[in-house]
Amino acid sequence: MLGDLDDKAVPLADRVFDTLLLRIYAGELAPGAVVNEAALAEELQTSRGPVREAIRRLQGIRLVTREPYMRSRVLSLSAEAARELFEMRAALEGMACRLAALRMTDADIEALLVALEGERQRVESGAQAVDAFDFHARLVEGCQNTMIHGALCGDLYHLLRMYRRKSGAVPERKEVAFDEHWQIARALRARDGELAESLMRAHINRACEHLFSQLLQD
Amino acid sequence: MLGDLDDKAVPLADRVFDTLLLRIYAGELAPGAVVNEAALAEELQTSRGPVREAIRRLQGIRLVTREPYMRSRVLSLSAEAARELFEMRAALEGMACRLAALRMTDADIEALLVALEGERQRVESGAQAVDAFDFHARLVEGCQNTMIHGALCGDLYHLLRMYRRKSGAVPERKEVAFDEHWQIARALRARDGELAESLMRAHINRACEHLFSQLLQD
DNA sequence: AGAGGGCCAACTGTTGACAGTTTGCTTGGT
DNA sequence: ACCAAGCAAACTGTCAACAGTTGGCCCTCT
Repeated sequence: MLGDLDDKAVPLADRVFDTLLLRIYAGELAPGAVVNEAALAEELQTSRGPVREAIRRLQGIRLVTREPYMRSRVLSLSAEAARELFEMRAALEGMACRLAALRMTDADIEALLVALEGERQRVESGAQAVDAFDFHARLVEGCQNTMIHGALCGDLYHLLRMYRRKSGAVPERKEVAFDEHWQIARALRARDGELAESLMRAHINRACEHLFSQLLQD
Repeated sequence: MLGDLDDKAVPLADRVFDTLLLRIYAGELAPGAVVNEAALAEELQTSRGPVREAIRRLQGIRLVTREPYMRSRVLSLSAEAARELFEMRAALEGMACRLAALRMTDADIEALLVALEGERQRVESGAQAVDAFDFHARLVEGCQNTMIHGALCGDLYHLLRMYRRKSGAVPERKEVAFDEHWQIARALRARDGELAESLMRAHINRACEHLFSQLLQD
């Protein structure tokens, strides 16, 4: 636990933060569960200081709720919050897409297309997902806006991941998603920011609806 | 200092956080200035714990930069960061506008129009700005997305405010801004989310350009 | 038996001391 | 005079004990 190697110059608080993040992802700290400073400190063999700091950072990214003197709890997921999350993601990733169409270099766009083609072959050959290639991440980097990048790959990503976990794997959407990615990439190559943005929004909306159909099955 | 009333059940860390925020706004903690835990603790007559926590929260909202074991500094403002900030704001507030056009009640929209009319009369009669009425805040609430609301009225608002301070007051844009607000309100009444979004984006872009023209004058 | 109030345990907030790291200054060499 | 290595002061990270608050349990009263 807690990344056993005794790396120095890496504050304990940071390692505790990573540990708790992983536990939330893994479901060990399930949504709604109370987060107890003292208990975690003893379990991770550290004092309450670093644990407290890690919890506060989790509260900062909205993965944990807090009120003074009250027990903190892991965020419990609701359909309403999911709707809000996807709306915000559509806004930011749509804009990122629009900007990327203006700012990515020709070489970057070509590389993206090549990677997409490789992905297609992998999907068709039935090999399982290789998440090393992440279309969305590449695109968000291409927009050259570190603020939007930070929001999408930081806070929003963590939240999204909790919902993904709740709804389980979503393999059957792979081919559909691929087509949509391909359309977006073509809009990028055409330098059509307007089109790229609306395609990305539609893509995210469909992903949202798909997630909801999964959630409502329980 | 530090909100002298001895309110109980209000953690010291929270009060220190507010104090530091005010000092950053007031320019006492200028951009680029180092933030010293021990010095602040002594000055605010508390221990380093709460000060440390407050600084970490400021780091969470990107108002203070940090690296382990290195001195924290108040964010220094750059034109590049301003561009990113306005791009992100355009994305979120544009989306908020689109959603508000769909979700605000007729009564809310009417109230907004009435408030705008009052604002117009105040502007025409030469009275100084009464910020009690904030068009943008009302609109963002109208979108009924607490996540977008939180981002715009939280993190982004704090950052924006630092730039406003740097460029000083911007009185001469008041009338222009009013016209643009009026156009947006009409799009809301027509329930035209598409139009409302693009008008809001244009509005924000103009505000951004105006800010840049001020910044480049130094 | 049910409702209300007061006590106790558990937890969060705060503190001051101690340990590890960085940074700027000093000192010696070239 | 300039540069580099090393030293010391200042600062950040960590810890364990103490103080204040909340929530649940039990007891009492109706």
